[in-house]
Amino acid sequence: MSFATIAPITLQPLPSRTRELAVAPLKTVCSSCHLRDLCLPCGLTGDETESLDRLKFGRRKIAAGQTLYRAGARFEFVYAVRSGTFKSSLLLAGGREQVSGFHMAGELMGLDGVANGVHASSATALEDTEVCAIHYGNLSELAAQSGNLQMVLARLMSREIVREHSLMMLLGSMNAEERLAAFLLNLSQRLKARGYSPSEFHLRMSRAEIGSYLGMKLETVSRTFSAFQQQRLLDVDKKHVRIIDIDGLTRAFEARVH
Amino acid sequence: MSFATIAPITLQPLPSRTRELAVAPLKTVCSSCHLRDLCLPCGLTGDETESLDRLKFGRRKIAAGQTLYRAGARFEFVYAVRSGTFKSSLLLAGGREQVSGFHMAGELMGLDGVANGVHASSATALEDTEVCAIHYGNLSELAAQSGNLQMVLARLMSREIVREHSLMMLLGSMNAEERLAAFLLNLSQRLKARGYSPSEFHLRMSRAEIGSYLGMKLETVSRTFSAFQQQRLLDVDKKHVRIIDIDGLTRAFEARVH
DNA sequence: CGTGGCCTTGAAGAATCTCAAATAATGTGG
DNA sequence: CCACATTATTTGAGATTCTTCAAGGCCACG
Repeated sequence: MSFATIAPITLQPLPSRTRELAVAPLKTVCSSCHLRDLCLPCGLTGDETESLDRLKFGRRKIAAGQTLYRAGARFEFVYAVRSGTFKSSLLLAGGREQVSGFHMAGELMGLDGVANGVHASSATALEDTEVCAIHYGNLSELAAQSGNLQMVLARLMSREIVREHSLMMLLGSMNAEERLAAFLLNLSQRLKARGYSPSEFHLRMSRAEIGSYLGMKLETVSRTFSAFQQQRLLDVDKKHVRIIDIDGLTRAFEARVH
Repeated sequence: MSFATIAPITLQPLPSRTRELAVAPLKTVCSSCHLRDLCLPCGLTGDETESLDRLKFGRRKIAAGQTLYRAGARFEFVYAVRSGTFKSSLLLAGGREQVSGFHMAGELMGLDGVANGVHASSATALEDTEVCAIHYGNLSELAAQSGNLQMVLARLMSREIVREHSLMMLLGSMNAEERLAAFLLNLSQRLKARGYSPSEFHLRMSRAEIGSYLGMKLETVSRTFSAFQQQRLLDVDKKHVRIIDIDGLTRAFEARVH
């Protein structure tokens, strides 16, 4: 849904080798991207953003259910989501998976691979998606020349750390209702930042995936949705959610009081 | 305990302004630090490590129970633990705290402040400690000149992300015994890497702090310790732990099978 | 129109939490 | 140096939350 593609795309599984022929209007560049304020260029000056354009990102489409990269694979690219939704997950002993995050347009994936040169998690498309593949080596080379880009990169990584902090807090100290409320409010916020309705949306992930992410069983997720519906906080119908009482939901989330 | 101080130390609450007078043998430099293989210089060449020496770290002692920085305070320094143990924590609504990590010699604290220029968590000394205060602005300036240092920094941040990934996995999918086993094994490993006994050590943190970190109540931590003792996996006496059967403990941790 | 996947709901069971009390360890002030 | 206050830990018993197991409904798809 909402494939705001700017131009026809050719599949480019690896870094683009297309030398710019003529005035190719199809190139993927940051400076004219509609996501530039959410994505990598956020906080850069116009000039610096244009320097990003030199990186010539490869663009890839990933169909629903396909994986973009797997844990253990060599780390070479970070990926910026152009459209659609991804989940990140780790594989646990026993074949089960632990979902560690959901990613939407403008968000960067794969930074956990920098640590060891190997992806620490897998990324799977939850719907048909499109990403920019950014060669990390080239990116950090460019960063070495631009102090500002270096800073932006450092901030993005740090933000990831902070994000996980709050998730830990969630997992470490909240009950089922608080967890689901926090999840929905976070989703709502991010959708709003992208110009979508913050109060009515489609969940791209299954109950089991939400449960894995929030540290609860899928049945508990389902029951908690039903409970919220009975409390008239929201309407749920399968994957369709409409938040009726955002303040009430916020209170449910803040029920961290004694 | 084990304050392996190399030289007398003067308290330096803020970045050192001491110009090197004569051949001051007291300066804190990375190149001759006994922690250099665990800490920031890990992975750098000798030359690069010496370039770190130019940063002239301030050195600070923090007494047990004192905080090094608080969540919300302006972010200016990252800190390398020289000796002793810290906890990082977030303050939750209702005045309770969520412990998000424990840090020992050679580990870097404060990188979560890069995201917003403000510390996202607080750091509190669990015993008398000593740290190097590293001015982040200077550090990243230096990194801009040395591609390798830039890489090391990026790796350190990424490692933090990976660390939190596995903590999420722990919180999201393990029961009390698995959590405590994972915690003890991790501690054991880190102590070993620092030349201490991996099988016998003093816990620097309280049951409540362990519980907060692992997402369980202090009574459950205590009961789980007792359970391990009954299973003859370890001996516990208050804060003193002796691991008897590390394989058994590892199995308890891997009990993630169906 | 049948099949499989996903979701919901119920009921029983298990794990963890809460409350409570006893003990041990630690620090304080006289 | 002792009596007392305070804090940390352990353990028990009952309450609560969440999970497990099971069954049934809905929907998309072939």
